[in-house]
Amino acid sequence: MKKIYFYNTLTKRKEEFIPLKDDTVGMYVCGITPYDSTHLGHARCYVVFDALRRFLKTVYKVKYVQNFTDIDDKIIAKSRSENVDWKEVSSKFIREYYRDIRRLGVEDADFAPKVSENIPEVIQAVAKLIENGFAYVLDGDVYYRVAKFRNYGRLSGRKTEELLPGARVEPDKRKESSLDFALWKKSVDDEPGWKSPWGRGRPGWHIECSVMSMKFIGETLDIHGGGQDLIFPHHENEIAQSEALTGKIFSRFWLHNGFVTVKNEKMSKSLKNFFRLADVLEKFSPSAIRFYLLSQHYRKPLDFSVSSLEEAEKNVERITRVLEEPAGAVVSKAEKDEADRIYEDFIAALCDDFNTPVAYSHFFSMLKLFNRSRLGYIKGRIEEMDKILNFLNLEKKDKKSPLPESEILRRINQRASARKSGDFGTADRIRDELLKKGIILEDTLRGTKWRVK
RNA sequence: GGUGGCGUACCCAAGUAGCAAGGGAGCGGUCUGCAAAACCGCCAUUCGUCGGUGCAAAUCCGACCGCCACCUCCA
Repeated sequence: MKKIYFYNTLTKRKEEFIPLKDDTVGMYVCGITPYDSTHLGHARCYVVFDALRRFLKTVYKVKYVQNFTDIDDKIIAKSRSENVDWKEVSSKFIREYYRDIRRLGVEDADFAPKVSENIPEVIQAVAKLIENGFAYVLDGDVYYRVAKFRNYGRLSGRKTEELLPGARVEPDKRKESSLDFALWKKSVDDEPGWKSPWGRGRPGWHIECSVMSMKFIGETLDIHGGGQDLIFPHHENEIAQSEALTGKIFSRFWLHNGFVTVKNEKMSKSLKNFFRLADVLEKFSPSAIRFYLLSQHYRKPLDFSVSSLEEAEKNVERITRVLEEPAGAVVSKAEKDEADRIYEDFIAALCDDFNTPVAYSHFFSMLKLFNRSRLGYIKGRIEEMDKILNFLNLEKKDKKSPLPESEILRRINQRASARKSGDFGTADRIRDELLKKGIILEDTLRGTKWRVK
């Protein structure tokens, strides 16, 4: 078995990955806050970690947890502006998330907990942090005492002294330090809230991930993943909370994916340059979108453009077309060896910090090998690769034929007769006519095939 | 201002010391009546610029130029 290496944000280098518990990987990925539509940036994160999960599954069992932060200030704000219950807001966007992300071949998490359904556990954790001196109550709010946690800033490479003066947010004068963050927020008026020892309130932003990952996986995770924008403060704060609670390492590996960018700028609300996944799905096939999202190394930025999606669409079409060819059963040792070698290279690329671009290059080598030999064994190897990449079996571009099939077949028959009698002028005219209407004809050994342009 | 990252062919993109993967586009060939598809071949003496270290650098060091991200909600 090949050794697996991942770049660990915590140590800032590649490290060999071995799960804590012999054969099972505990993996937690920060899910969405369902206050708005899923966009391409989210899609990248979840497709990347889905592929990673599938890759790990070739060697280990994987317990994959991805949460929904379904109570939060942005959700409250949305519920006010839309004049609906906060629960309606979050459930609507959770539904949308599943509807769209599943089309990209993302398997549901083993556990997909919602904060609102884990309030007792949150309260318990907050109470314990107060008890051991890592948190303090301030008029219904509870804050984490950052100064008490020695390793604060290790993940994001920041020092607390540097963070203090640079804080651009208006400091809350009541807090002991501007770095202290809310574990529990007091709810006033009609804000949603739950009864707690500190009064009616709701969880602060970071506590849910600490609580739910530990509940479903355990005190120490093998892998914690998410977008690079979560490194600070979200993941830094998760570490502070969790390790203050357990005294154990919270996550052994921290994996962060790069942003989806538009003209090299991060996709974000304020720049109004974000693309809803649902909208992208209108224009491009799920298969091509997934192919595209995995085409770049996960830690690098991925620039979104129409032409890059079009290229992906073209690639997926070509791959599909090639794999539709019938495959023979007899395989020589030389061919089998070559296919096995390419497959090993493919896996080796993924073992090296999940290098999907290099894995793709081996995928194409295998495709070429299949095209030369047309062997079922090699096709099987390709399908095995796709157990990880998982774009082959997704919906392809829906190409509606501009003409009824019977009409196309009638013209093909006419052309066949013309060709038989050597009337190539007529044959070519028929082919050109169909091409103008968007039908491509291809003469093969097994007769004439047609497809939509 | 602090911290981190990036700059490789027409485009996308691997590679972090030993003669520059892969995909798209383009060009030539094979096949075909001709095409298409597929296959074969070609396509960066060069890796932002300038210096330095090394037998050897896209890869290490230094300076400079350009771009981006985080430090504030964010996948």
